[in-house]
Amino acid sequence: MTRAADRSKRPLRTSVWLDGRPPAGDAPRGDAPRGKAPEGRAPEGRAPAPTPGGARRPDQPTGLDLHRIVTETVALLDTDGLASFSMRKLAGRLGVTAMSVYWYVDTKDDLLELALDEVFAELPPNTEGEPIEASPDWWARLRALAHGYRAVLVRHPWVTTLIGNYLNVGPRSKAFSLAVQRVIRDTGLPPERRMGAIGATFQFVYGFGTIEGHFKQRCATAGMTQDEYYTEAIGSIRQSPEMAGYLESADEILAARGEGTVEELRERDFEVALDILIAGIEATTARG
Amino acid sequence: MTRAADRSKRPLRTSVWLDGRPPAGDAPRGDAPRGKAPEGRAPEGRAPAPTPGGARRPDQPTGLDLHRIVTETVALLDTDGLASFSMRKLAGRLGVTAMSVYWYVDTKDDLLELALDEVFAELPPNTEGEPIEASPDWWARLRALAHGYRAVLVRHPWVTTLIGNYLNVGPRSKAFSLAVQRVIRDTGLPPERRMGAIGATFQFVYGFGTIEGHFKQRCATAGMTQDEYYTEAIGSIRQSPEMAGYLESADEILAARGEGTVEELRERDFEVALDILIAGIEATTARG
DNA sequence: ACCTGAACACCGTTCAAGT
DNA sequence: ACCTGAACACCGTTCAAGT
Repeated sequence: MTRAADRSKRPLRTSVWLDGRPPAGDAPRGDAPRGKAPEGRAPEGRAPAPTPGGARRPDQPTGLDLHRIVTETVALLDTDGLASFSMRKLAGRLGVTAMSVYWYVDTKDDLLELALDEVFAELPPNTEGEPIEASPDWWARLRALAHGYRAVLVRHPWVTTLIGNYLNVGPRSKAFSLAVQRVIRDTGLPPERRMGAIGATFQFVYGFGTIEGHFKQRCATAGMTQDEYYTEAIGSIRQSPEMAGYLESADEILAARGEGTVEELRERDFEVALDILIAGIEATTARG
Repeated sequence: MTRAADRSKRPLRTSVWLDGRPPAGDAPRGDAPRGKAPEGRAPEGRAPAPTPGGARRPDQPTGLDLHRIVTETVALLDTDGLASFSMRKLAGRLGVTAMSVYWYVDTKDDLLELALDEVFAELPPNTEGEPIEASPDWWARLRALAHGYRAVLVRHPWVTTLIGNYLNVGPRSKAFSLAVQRVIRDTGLPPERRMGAIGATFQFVYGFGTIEGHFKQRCATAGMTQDEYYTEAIGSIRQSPEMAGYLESADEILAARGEGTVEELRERDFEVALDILIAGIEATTARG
């Protein structure tokens, strides 16, 4: 019998988080290996209170841990990608049977959702020592949040794929959302336009980070630098007859972007886009 | 022996399109069932010229077709989603064995890439009777392109997932890219800022369409309307103790958006975002 | 409370064989 | 030229059982 409380009576599960799961100790330290919360449905079915106080029991055979599982999941996703991630592979890395993991997690999807939120801890509002709230200029804070978000997406290319599938509402992604809402409020935009502004800015970053992250990963698995891959790809396109006329138009833009590595060019494009967004918010605020 | 020309000598395959595949007759009509091109590598290995002229041979046992395969793939992806799509299921729908499909297609990934480009035919520059080029105002055309792109992403939620994984360069997505480049050129932005502007606009639409499409799909599989699902989800969040303070801040924005269904609200947000982007492009142009 | 092993119902893809 | 069937090496997950 697994811990899978009552999977049958769960017709509409939108997220691990909306089903009574505790925020995993609020910090990803190696605390109590407590598995999942009793689903908060019927307190009568509760077990004898597992390890009161939440202290780590040292006499455990495998030393398995929700936190250890999530951490290893993130590591595996980073190196091998989402497509090749499997419960069996993960279990192998953890030195246990595939089914051991299922004691701590209901499904693979739930585990991925946990990994997703874990990674949001790297974002500006959560990182220590960087009080971006300190800056009085909203545009400086907006830029900081955008750069932080982008960095996460690029570091973990699987994140964008997952965000689309689980509309994430874990504790850490929540913190980020709140920081975003505060910045947008400080722009002076009237409330009815704030949602649109949030979308324009962070959906852009999401899209940008998606392309960038997947490109980076592709280069890595091909064993090439980004510049090598880029020139190789351009070469391929140039040889294919159907693609004539495409580069003809694109070349103009590419040439105008001037000197620099692929990464430098992309950096500039990102800044330009942020300039446009900030200018647009300013213009729309003044107008309203 | 399958048609898989020389899969072993293909270490860096970025795309079906960059490997000599013909544009499938340029239009997805039921033309010659020709499978894949001979990979354009060594013309000596060519078969006796398959059905000269490209006319459809009526004596075929199953009537299988690259076009029929791609069309059915799109249909299946639309109804069941990317996660549950399988070659075996597809074959079943087509009334053939799983392996029959592999005569026309090298891998599942290649097939998905073909489906991806197929769907770009629904976009403005390809659709007939809508000469968006006619409008002299760049912002009107930009809005049209943005709306068209968004519509595709919402109609086919699997598209955003795939675009991230295969940086798509099929003939139809190429047509869309060209239309985008033309609009941005007409904004009067200096060339070195155009790439940033393209990103700001269409990465935003990509992100927006991703969330919207997946949300719609989620509602559909749950058998609820978008409004039902929305209020249900809000209710779940409100009950969870960790989420207090989240809605507190979000409520302000939600309330300010005023009356309307979820879809109407989203529509307004999208327009506001486009307003911001267009205003930003204008401001940046004037400034430069 | 935590972990295992065997089993089920799936995958994508290869290969040899049919017509 | 086109299609099949069996087989291989995988999946996620259930279930009954161990300690």
